[in-house]
Amino acid sequence: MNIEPELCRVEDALGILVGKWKPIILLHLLKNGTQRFSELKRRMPGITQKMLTNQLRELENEDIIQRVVYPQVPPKVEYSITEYGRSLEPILHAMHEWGTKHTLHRRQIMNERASK
Amino acid sequence: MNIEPELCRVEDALGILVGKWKPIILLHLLKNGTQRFSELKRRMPGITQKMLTNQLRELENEDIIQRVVYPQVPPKVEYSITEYGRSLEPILHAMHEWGTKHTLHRRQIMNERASK
DNA sequence: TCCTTTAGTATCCTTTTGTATACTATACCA
DNA sequence: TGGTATAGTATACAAAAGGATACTAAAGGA
Repeated sequence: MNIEPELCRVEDALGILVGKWKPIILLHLLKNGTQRFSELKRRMPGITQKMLTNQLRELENEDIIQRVVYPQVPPKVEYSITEYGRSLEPILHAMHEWGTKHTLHRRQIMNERASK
Repeated sequence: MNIEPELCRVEDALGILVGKWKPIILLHLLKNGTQRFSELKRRMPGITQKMLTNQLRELENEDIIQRVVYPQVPPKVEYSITEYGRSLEPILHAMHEWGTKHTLHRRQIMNERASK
């Protein structure tokens, strides 16, 4: 097992998930299915329009989500996870599992550090 | 399943892995075991001393790796994965799996895009 | 006496990410 | 006639991440 190719593979996955709002966008779409731009925005207090557009575009460019525009006024645009995007679920799941198991451990480290 | 707590868990994991050199450092330590600073550096052409130190410190602060200093001159410092750090393996594995499976898919997208 | 080695720091600079704020088009409604 | 709603864009700015380069201590060897 040569580390360079392996690294590339790991970074491919990482590259897609990294971005301040990408994981949460993916979790929302995975959990709640197809959603409009404004729905996503409402569910993510704190995100600016620019960032939401921006992160959605990047995910779209990677073919992780799909963007469907309805030719209406006011505009309607729906976002959903693609099949390909859904294939990221095991990674998100592994991260979720890990985070859940290790929250305690992390809290301990921080406490030890604080009490010194 | 409430999305906010779940997100936090996912971001806990993500936070540890994100950094230009962290995944590769972890893979090297997982694969080759305990290593000195200079060995790591040699295996990662392109990294600067500053960045290597910096990324190692961050991993150490998260208790993912262990740093052992031998009081010698010239100095000797060894790095190794902690038990806790080893618990990240399933995540790295999931990312590796995904990357391996989907390299093809990604190549297709890029080709389609280029030929337009 | 000076060079080498190791594992760093210190300083400055560039690039990438993220934030804030204002602006747009256009159908519909009162 | 003027306000509302939606999904954006444009511009400017701030903060974080990363990179280049030079510097350090101190033992041992030529």
